Amino acid sequence: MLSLHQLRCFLATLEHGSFTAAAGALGYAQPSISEQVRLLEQQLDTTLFRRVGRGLVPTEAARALQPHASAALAAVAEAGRAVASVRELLTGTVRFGLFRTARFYLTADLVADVLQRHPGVRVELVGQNSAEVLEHLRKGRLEAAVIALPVEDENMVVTPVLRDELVYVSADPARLHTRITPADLAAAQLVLPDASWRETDTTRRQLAQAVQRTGHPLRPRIEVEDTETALEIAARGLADTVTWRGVLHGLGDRLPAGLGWAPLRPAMYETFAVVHREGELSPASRVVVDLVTARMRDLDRAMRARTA
Amino acid sequence: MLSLHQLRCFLATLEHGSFTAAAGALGYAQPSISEQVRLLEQQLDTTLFRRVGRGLVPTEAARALQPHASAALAAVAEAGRAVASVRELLTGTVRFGLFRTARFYLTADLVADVLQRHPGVRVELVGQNSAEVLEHLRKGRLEAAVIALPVEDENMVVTPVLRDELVYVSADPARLHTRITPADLAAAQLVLPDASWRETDTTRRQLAQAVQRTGHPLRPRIEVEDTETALEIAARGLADTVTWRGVLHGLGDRLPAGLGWAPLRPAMYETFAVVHREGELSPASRVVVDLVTARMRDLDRAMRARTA
DNA sequence: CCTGATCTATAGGAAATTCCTTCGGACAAC
DNA sequence: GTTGTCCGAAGGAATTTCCTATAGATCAGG
Repeated sequence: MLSLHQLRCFLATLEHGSFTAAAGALGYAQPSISEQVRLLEQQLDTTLFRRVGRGLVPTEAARALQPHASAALAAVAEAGRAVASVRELLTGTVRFGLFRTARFYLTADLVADVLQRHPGVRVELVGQNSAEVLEHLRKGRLEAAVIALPVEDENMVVTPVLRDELVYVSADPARLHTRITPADLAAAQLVLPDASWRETDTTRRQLAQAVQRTGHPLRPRIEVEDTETALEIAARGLADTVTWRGVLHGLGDRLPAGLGWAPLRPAMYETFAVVHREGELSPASRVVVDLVTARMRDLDRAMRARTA
Repeated sequence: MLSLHQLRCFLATLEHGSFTAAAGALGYAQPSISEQVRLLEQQLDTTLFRRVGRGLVPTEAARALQPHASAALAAVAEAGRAVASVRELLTGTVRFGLFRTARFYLTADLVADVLQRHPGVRVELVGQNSAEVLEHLRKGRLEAAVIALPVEDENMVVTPVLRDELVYVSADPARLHTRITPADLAAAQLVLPDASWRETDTTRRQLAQAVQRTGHPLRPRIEVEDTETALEIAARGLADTVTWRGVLHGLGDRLPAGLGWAPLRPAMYETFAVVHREGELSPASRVVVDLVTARMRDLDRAMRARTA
């Protein structure tokens, strides 16, 4: 089968006009070049050089071959460069998984950071829900992600980065004076997000567990998909909701007016962790993992400081 | 050093999604493919597939590599074709189709030309009749031909090269004084060639059509296969015939003695064209097509000049 | 919770290829 | 002639390729 090496030898011979010169240029012995060209001729079933006297004269076939041989070598060189540029994070796409509400914690800033450090790369941040993202990790469609614990998988490296506290959110200040107990939750009119993921969502399961101990089921009056909608409904006084302190923190002044919050007692926490498969991480993922870890830990410290 | 074989294995793996499937497609054992890809990864200093579970997931680097790998393989394939086409011109066989009477226009000279320019090639000139040759073209048994129009086929490239005029030929000078009308043809005692092809032959159909408008059928008294026989019979005074001026011109002094000719009125023309399938023509065919086109056009000019 | 099917990775060895050194023959310049 | 230079052939060492066999991991289904 035609090989690149044969083409290289051929081109060097064509360029330098003799096997000996080509061998010198490529750093081989003359018979090696001679043999490679002979093999090429044999495989192409043609004569590339007429051996005239002690010199070589390229044939018509050699002239026809030359541009394509060059093109092949150029393509291979280009292939090497393309791969190198991905390796050096000059180009390519970085995919990273996030739980849905992660955008309240870091999304925009994270993207800005990555783009600034690696101007050529594309960024894809995917994920609807921690459970779904974990599934993507298992299937290899994602290399790394930040999701809510627990992660019950031996093959995953789990690095907790932020603990957040669940709080009760209401437009009615009267309901925020006391510390909210599971019994209060059971009695309250609630709007909860993550409608499609209620079976697997860790927060929802934690809540349900706590409420169930009071002897009542967790039956939210309203279910919506995303947290912002739930907060808007709460702001209108139609129902109360629960969310993470970090979400309120992240929303800042974008938090619908009139809402207040109170802690739950006993307190309920969710821990978020950077998760990836065991083994080598690609440089691109490494970069994002490090950035996310640093940012989330900063956030964690900031929120703990505010609590104290 | 990067090798084509590695790129082939890589592309097959990417396409089929597993080493096993790629091995099946390329006809190797699975460990061989696995090893080649591993070598490629080692040489590119990157990971091309994440080994997740029992499957493979291509990395960003693999996506970056793919188009260049394809380009390299394509260039090599193209190199092979380029050399092959040169080789064809040096040692190959040229098959070219001709209508039967083409030999009066160019056959011997054409062969001489081709052989002189391309001493290594074999030449085959085939064809009994334009209709038959066209069928060969359609079936792909011939690459190119020169035949009589019309050619009703969308996929053929048609280049008219010569227009010839049908003339009346007789050994009796008395019958050549006037211009011959279709009524004269209907009344005449005729010998016509192309006996086997009378149903499809374009000349025969043109003649039949013209005569039929006089209200009589075209019923030649004698039918033979080839034009020269028809002319010999005409020379003996047994019947008159019709033929192309180009045939008389091409025969020169080999025209049987005693024959004269007169134009038909209205004149009847036949146009000959170089015809080939759309798309690339092999270099060998290209050579013949160019030669035939040039020669026929020269002849066309010569004959028109003589008329004027 | 097994079991069978399926895939990758590894090991070991046979076969082919690559590449070297050495030498012989052809040719051109002096 | 003689000499220098180049191609080609031969033989052998080193490397690469590619196979079979097998172990290890994973997943689907009973």
